Amino acid sequence: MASVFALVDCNNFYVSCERVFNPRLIGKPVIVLSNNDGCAVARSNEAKALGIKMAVPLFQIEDIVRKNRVQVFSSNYALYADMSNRVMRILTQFTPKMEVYSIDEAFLDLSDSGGIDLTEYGRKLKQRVEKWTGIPVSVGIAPTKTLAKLAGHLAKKSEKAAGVLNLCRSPYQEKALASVKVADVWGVGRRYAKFLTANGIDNALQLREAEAEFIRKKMGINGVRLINELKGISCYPLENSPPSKKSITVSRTFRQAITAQSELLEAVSAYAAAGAEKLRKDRAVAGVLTVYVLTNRFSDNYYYNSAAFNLPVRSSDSSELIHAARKGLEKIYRKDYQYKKAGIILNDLGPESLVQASFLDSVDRRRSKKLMLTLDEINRGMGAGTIKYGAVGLSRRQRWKTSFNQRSKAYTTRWEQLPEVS
DNA sequence: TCTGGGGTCCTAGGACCC
DNA sequence: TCTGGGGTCCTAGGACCC
Repeated sequence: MASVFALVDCNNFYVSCERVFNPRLIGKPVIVLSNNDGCAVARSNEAKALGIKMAVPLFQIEDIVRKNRVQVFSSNYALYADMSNRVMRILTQFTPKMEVYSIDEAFLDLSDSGGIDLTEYGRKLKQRVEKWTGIPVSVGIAPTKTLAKLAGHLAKKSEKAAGVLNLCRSPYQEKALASVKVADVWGVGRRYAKFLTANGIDNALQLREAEAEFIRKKMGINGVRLINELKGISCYPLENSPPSKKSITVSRTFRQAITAQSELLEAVSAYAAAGAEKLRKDRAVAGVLTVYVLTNRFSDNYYYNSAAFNLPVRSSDSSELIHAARKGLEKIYRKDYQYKKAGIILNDLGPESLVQASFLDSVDRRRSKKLMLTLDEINRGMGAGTIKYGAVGLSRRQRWKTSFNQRSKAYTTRWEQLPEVS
C-alpha cells in the first residue's frame, strides 16, 4: 500500500493570528517580532515583497518599516498557542492519524483513505480551517513527508494550485522538483545548500538523482534518507504520539546587559522556576540541571560558560532547581563581563511516577509535592506569576526582563495570562 | 545603541576495557 | 621506523527544524 502524507501549513502564522483579531491589517505589510522586539520572525506576503528577510533584526530594516508603514507587533505567544490549538482540533476531525509537527504545521497520514480524490479532500480541509478559525493554510500532498513539504511549498507560490497541491502520481512531479531550489528542501540548511550548489546540485530533482555515497559522506545517514524520500520511498513515518522530551530549556536574552552577579542570580532563578513548572506540567522530573551565561555574541571579548549540577534525586521541585541553578551560576560567574543572555537546561528526564525513595534524600518528597501542587493551582487560577519565589526578585524594572512594547491584546484568554517567562 | 527561543539527531574522537 | 584489534560509552560540536 503506497503511503500518502498531507502537510497542512498555516501561512505566515503569527501575522495571520494578529489579522484574525484586527482585520484592518489585511492587505498591509505586517511583521511580528521575537523577544525584546529584536528580529522579524513572521512576515505577511506584503512584508516579504518589501524584501524583509526571515529573522532580520528590526534595527536593520527601520527605513523600510517607516517608508512603507509596515505594521509591527511584539510576539503574543498566548494568542498564537490558542489559535494553534483551534486549528489542530479541526484537523483531528478529518483524521486521528495526525502529527502536530510545530505550532503552525501538522502532518496527516492519508494512506488508507481509499480511492478518494486527495486534491478535493485537501481543498475541503483548507476551506474548513479558514472558515472556522480565520487562519489561511496551504496543503501539500505526496507519498513522503519530504515531498509533502515540497508540495506545500509550491502550493503557497503557485496561483494555479490555489493553496493545495497533490504530487501523488503526478506527471508533473519531476517538473515540480526541478523548480524547487535545493536550499528550500526540508533537511537542507545553509551549510548543506552551500556544499550542494558548489557541487552542481541546484534543485530538488538534481538532489534526487545525486549519488547516494557522495551525499552520505557529507550529510550522513540523513542525506541518504533525504534522497530516498525525494524518490518517493518513505523513511519518516507519522509520529502519532510524539516521544516524551529529552531536555527542557528556558533561556532569555536580556533587555539590557547585566554585570552584577545578584541580577544574574535573579534571572537564572526565574528560569529554573519556569523549568520546574514545565516539568510538572509534563509530569516529569530532571536529574541534571545545566546553567549557562554568555555575553554579546556579536562583540569581541566574548565569554560563554556553563556548569552542570547533578541532583541527588530526580526532581521537579522549584526551590531545589533554583538552588542548583544558583550554585552553578556562582561557579561560572566572572566579574566585569557584560552579560546578555542566560539559561538553564534540564536533562536526564524521567517520569515523575518513577522517583525512587532514598535514605540519603534530604527533601521531604511528599511535602514538596503538595506545595508544588498548591503553587501551580494558584498560578493557574489567578494568573501566571501570582506566587513567585523570593529568589526571582521583586523589583518592577528588572533589567533582565524581556520587553514586548508592541504587543496586541490577549484576545482569547480570560486573564492577562502572559507570564514574564513562559 | 539595537541581533529570539526551544528542540532533535548524528558523528567524530577520546577514555576505557578486554 | 616499528609500536594489536576491537568493542562500548560518553561528550562536544555541528547540522538541522520551526
